[in-house]
Amino acid sequence: MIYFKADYMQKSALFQGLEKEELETVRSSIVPIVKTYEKNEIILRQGDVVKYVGILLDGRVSGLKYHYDGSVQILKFLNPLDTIGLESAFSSFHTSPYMFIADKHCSILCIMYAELFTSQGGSISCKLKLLKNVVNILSDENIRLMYKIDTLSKRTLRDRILTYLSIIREKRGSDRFDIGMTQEQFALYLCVNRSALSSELNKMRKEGLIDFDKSIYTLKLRFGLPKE
Amino acid sequence: MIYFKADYMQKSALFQGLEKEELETVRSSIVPIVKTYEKNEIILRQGDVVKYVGILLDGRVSGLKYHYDGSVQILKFLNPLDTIGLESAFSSFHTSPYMFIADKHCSILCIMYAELFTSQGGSISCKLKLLKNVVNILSDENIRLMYKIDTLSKRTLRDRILTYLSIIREKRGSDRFDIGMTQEQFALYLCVNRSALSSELNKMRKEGLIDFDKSIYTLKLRFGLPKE
DNA sequence: TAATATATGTTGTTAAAACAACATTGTTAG
DNA sequence: CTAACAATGTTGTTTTAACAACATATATTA
Repeated sequence: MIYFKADYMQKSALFQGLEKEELETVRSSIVPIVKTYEKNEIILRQGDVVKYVGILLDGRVSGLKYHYDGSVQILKFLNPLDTIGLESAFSSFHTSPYMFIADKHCSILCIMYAELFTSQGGSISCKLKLLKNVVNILSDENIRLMYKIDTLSKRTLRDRILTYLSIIREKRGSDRFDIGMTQEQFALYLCVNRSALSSELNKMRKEGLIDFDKSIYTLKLRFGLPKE
Repeated sequence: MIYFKADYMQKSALFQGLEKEELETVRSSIVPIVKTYEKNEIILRQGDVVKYVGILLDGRVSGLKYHYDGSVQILKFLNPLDTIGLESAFSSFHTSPYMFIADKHCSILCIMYAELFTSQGGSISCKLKLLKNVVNILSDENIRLMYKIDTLSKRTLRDRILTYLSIIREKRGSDRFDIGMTQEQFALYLCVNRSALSSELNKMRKEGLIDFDKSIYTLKLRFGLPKE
């Protein structure tokens, strides 16, 4: 309860744009629960029925996908104020398409999503705002997924790397940025072999295309990707 | 105008659930335009600002993506009553992430999406219904994109093929289904070389894993994908 | 139905990444 | 500070798909 502070919640994509009074009404018609997770603890499993929308208050969460053959794919990272499981809550299956794992100690505010919209309480204009926020979150998610598809559609390792880094550069508006992943995680995200990634990155560094240190990368290419 | 028939429109994902009177109200507060396109005509270009939401009345549309190097990716096919450009209309950029091309002669009902929600007219409950429909459409789009990512995340051609076919089988609930693509289009979708796809498909047929004729495929594997 | 275009199949060669195995560096906790 | 672990770098071998070039089959239409 203590975590449901209006001024903080207003910063989350789910509640942004709501007036303090509206947030109060929402708060009074739901029963928010704060759950905490230790590092590496599983928050949601693939296929789990999702009845709660989560808002990450603190920590970091990875969204992973496990395949039949044991391979793993990294889909996204969540940071404070991001929502968890929204896309599942509104999908026709109501089940989680990926597994969520706590990267470090996390606290998550959980809201039964049914309460959000079926609750008589809140004004209808408040519901409208909430729904529009959901639409925006889903649109953003869509864009993120399309970026990933753009990356994976590239055949060569180098193209995948450059495509991914270009997208991040565009997002951040800077040639130097933190991708927030170790090489190992980066390899999972790109769906490539870890050691192959390492050697390609070093090759590209030698050629002066990029530079990197830990998870901080510098993209030196100026005008799009190289023509073949 | 003639195309805006309530009983037909109610079948579209955007308008489903609306009562006839509600649809009437919507219709009266918007100016729907029907545009027609010849085969191979461009409907939207990448980066175009999207002000209209389209509903495909007749024909078939491909959603493609062109890359800097000239390569093309197939993202989706649209069939009658599918919406066009909805995901762009609600994204923060309001621009189309892909190019839409008419696969054959098409007619499309275009609605300025601003009119849909800013129009004073319609009851607010009608707006709520519309927004919920948008949420559902975006959720479905999300799932489609995740399927594609699942497919592309596979390293080998065979795994990509099997992943894709398994997803379609699940969707259709049958081992035999029409994927609605030529091998050439299938290769674009899978982001692989056309002739490599052809030879892998034939290899798999010889091994009894699948069968296919034109765009109709039979998946003979029963229990998931083969363990390595 | 012949002629053309489009789609699919086949082969050999080349390029690229996976993979395994190990070396090196960096980080963390007792 | 050092042992243990985690992350990154490096090499050689094997697997796989791209690619080019051509053959065959299937549609389309004049």
